[in-house]
Amino acid sequence: MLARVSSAPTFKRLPRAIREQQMLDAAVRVFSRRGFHAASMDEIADDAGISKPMVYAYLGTKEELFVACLHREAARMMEAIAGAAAPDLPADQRLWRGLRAFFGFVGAYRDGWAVLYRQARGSQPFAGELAAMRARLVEVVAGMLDHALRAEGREVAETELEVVAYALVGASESLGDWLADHPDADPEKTATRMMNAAWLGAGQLLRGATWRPPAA
Amino acid sequence: MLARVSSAPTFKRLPRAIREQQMLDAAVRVFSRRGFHAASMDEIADDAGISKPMVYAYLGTKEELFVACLHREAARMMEAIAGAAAPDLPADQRLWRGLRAFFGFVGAYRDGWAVLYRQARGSQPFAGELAAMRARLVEVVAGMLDHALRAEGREVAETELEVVAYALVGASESLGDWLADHPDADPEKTATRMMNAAWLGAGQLLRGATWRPPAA
DNA sequence: GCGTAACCTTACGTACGAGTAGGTATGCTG
DNA sequence: CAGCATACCTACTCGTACGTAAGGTTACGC
Repeated sequence: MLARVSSAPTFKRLPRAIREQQMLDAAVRVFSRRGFHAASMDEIADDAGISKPMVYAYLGTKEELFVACLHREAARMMEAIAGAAAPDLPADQRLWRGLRAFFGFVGAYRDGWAVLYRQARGSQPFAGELAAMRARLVEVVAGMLDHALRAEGREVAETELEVVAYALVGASESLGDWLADHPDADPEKTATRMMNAAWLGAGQLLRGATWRPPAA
Repeated sequence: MLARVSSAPTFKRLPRAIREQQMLDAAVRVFSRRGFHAASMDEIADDAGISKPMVYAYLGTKEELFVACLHREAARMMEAIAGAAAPDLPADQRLWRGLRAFFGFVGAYRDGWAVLYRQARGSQPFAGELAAMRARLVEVVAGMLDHALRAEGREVAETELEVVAYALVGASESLGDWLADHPDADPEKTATRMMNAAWLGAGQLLRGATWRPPAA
């Protein structure tokens, strides 16, 4: 029986590499609009125009599939940022280009990035992956700041540097979330605003200005 | 039969109001260590030292229970912050006290706050609740900044103010996450660092200093 | 001292979704 | 054009956990 009755164009067979990408695309879409748990493998398969066992054959279990999504998106993002912020530029330019690339990425892959990212924070199995990725980012930013300060002849304790870098990355992530939630907002403008706050604030801070808590 | 054999103290019957609080306590614990979906109503009931139908009778379905948790924690947090940042203090004091209260709260209710908060971002049903709560916070912070600037005779467009406020709130949330992940970190110190970045950076920014993107 | 209401229980129905078994078609290599 | 590996399918098993039915027990008013 096996209804091959459909008048629809009997879908072509595709090589594994391509189908895998299609599946990942579908998985990102579904994970992002449903959340990890509410997403069903059936829906993902359906969305990819394929049947469920294929997904299992190529990408493995649901968790493995999610991790694969995470890795692909993370790699894309890191590539975009690293590619934009060439190390031979002056520091403010590097930070600016990096931020612009970051927000550009978030703007382009709105549902992709934002929700994957949001999802990954909650559930134990993926928190580690995310933490590693964030650590790499923090390191890069801290390197930028350090470079800039050395050029001015200043030096700052590593811990302090890292906290500031962490704050910058955190603020950017938050504005990334904000951007993903406001489809009509402009990534470029958002990047400019972030750059303002970052450069002015962190700049002052690392240059030695401090605010001290009152005695009370 | 109905094994009332346990040598444990036959648990006293308690009035509804108290049991509800115990259930909420348990729910927060379990949600925070398992995540919304992986948490089972059975485990929550067990953790509360009560049986499942009681939970349904008092707090309703799983989603309703989670929302109840969210509301209680949010209310506690807003109260802590608002109570600390009395409106008759000078602006920097208000911001400082607010931040200190915020990080103090996060530090005290580590698993409570952080994971509830992280959970709520992912799943559709709760995103709205969280957005509303954050909006209130942003409004408060924007009010503080506005107040401070008016005192100096300056005035800033409302949109701009809101974005800065959003960035501050976002950065604080991120550092809150960080704090929740580092059990040996000091809330007070974290608050000081945040205050430094916020006051110096935002202060400059709102006072008219700007960084402009290069032509290229 | 007794009923009524609120508290609390064990034990189930049921649905949904992860993962699999086993079989069919199609392109490539000789 | 044989045959083999790879792409692909339908249809199932089975565990898990939400939500509920129906009944037992303690406190409190009269």
